[in-house]
Amino acid sequence: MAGVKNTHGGMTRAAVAPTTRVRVLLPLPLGDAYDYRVPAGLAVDPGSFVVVPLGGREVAGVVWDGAADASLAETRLRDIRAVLDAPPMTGTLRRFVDWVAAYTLSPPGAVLRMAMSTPSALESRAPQAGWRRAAAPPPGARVTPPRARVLDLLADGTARAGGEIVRDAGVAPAVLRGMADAGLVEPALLPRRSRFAPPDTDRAGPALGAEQDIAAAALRIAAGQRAFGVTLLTGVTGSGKTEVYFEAIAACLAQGRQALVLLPEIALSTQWLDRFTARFGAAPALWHSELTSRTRRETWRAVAEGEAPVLVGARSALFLPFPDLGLIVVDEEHETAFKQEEGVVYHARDMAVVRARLCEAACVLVSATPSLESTVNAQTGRYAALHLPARHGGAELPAVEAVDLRRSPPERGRFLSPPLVEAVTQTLARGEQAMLFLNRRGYAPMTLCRACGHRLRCPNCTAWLVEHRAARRLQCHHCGHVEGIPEACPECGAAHSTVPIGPGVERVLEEATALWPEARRLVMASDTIPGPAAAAAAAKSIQDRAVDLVIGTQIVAKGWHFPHLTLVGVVDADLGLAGGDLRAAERTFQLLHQVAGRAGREERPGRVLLQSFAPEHPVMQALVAGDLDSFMAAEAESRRPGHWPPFGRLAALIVSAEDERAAERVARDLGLAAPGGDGVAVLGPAPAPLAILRGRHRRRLLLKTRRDIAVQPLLEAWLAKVSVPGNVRVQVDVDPVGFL
DNA sequence: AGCACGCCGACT
DNA sequence: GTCGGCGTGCTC
Repeated sequence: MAGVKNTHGGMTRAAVAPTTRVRVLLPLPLGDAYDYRVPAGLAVDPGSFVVVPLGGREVAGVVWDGAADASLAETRLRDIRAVLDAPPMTGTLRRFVDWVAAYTLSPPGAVLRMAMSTPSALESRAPQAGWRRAAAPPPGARVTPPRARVLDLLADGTARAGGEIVRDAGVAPAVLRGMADAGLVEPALLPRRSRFAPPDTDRAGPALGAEQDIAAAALRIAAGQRAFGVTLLTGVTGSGKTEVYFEAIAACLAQGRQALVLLPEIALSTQWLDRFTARFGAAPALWHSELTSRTRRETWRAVAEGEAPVLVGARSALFLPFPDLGLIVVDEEHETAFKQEEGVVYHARDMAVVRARLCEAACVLVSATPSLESTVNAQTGRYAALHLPARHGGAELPAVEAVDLRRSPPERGRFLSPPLVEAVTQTLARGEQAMLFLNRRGYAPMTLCRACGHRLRCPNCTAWLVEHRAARRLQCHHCGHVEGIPEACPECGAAHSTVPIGPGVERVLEEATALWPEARRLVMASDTIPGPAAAAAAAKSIQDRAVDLVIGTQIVAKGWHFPHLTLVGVVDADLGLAGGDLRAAERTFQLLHQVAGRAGREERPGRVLLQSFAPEHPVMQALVAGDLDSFMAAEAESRRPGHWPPFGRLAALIVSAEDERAAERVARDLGLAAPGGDGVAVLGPAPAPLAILRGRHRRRLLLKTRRDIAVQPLLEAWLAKVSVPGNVRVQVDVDPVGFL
């Protein structure tokens, strides 16, 4: 083609085809995809994983959809270096990345980073070499007895690793070598064995009751029809929700599609895994932050190649490269652990619904205490609803009573009231197990100087330092700051003047030790149960009745099955209700209901005592009456008139800076530029509840709109009006759940 | 996210 | 005189 003569004389340029340029999205917060030239001889499609130069380094990215930017000068383009040998990212995952980016107002590259969390998984896997029986063995090759054993082993024609052959046939390595030289065996690549055994869907699961059967049949249909739909599955603790949605998984697998189960705290879910294995005869693939890099790489790759039929994971599993996802289950869908608060701020439950829609999959949201959002969606018919009314196996729901701390106060300096002490004593005397729940780690949440009234504060946050007496130190639960317990007040210098104010689980343990010295006690808190192994060991010791009294923070609430536990005492039922949080009542109800559900799971009835200074509060009343429906209805009615979620939309802006004045200035500018109009309101700026966090001063603004108004365009226009200096950060949180 | 460039303190 | 702190800014 080069050197074609032109009638106008001279040489023209070669008749080049217009440069192939493509967009490549990189897993970096760059704002948008960059354009690259596709060199001759390289074939790429949208979804291809490629290596491209960026500045002075090479980065792996994904060929993205959409037209390249024609206005960008040709000279600025650089060549794609290589195409990686990994299954291309599917169109649905690419659309999901774009969708999440647009919804959360994050750069698409920041979202892509979550979908490329394991870069090493993109490297091509060098297939392992091994040996197989030669297709055409030379006639006359000697077959000695050891050689015969090797040939026997390879009789089925598949290749095996050399080491394995030597071991299983019981021959010396030299035998195999000799057979290779003689042409009896030939080198071959090993078939890749999947790490994940296929679940056996035909295996009989535990017998379900009539109601479970009906719900299971409905879910089997939903998960077996290759169409998007959301089902909210509700039912009290112990009503068999897990076994029911296992049937949805079976139906999904029968279609040859993959299933994803999201759990709020995968590290603490050993009991869940046992149930799964009991139903399907195989363990699912796991995904959480504590995987080793090798397991991570293998799991990511297995998912991408469709070799992991079922994966259970934390919220980040939502961004795994399933080629054909047919079902997403979000268990404990009301849990706030599904909300990611850092980096890309998203709610895994809501994004699960989106991903399911994009891949035409079924989505099942599961909870004993569903969020108001999901409840309303079920009532309006956006979601199908399935309810399991009874405890499976005939166990009764626990009887819940409130203890009015104004009428029955604990002794001075104590935290357990006489009725609760009496109930624990009786329970232990019957040889049954009791649990004391207090959602507060450490010994005391605050330390005060008796001499001058000084309170020990975190130097980096607006928070008290929490005494951890066992560890002999003071800790900030927000930034990790740790210091020793001072001998003298740091303010007035008075010696031995500090006193602990209020209880934490350690202090409840101290009281319990004095009250029930004979009882075998176990404290369960995130600092005493550091990982899955410790959680499994704790659960086992409770199940095996090696423990009489469990004292724990919210980790005891999480889905455990403790068959011999009959009494739950909630030390401070009012704890979550303080503060102006929109969802304080809902969350307190959910947590306490879940804790209460630990009691009386088998033949003996359970009893729950709630210590409260406000037993008349609707949350306590609803727990005592066991009336979730009216409580949720009342919650809904309290939010509807003000257009609070789920009847309106919220977005929060958190302005933070080390320099308080800089944060204040940006917050004020944002307040002045606030959008307005019909159905749009901006609250703030105000100091965030944690006004200083990790040494940064924080201001908060809240955008509230009617439900039919999209907040993203408003936010974009708003943020564009205000210039933000480099030392100030403005974090956008669409649909905030916490109010920190 | 990296990695550059760029402007002010304590050292061979 | 340099080595080096990490503050802005760019990467197709």
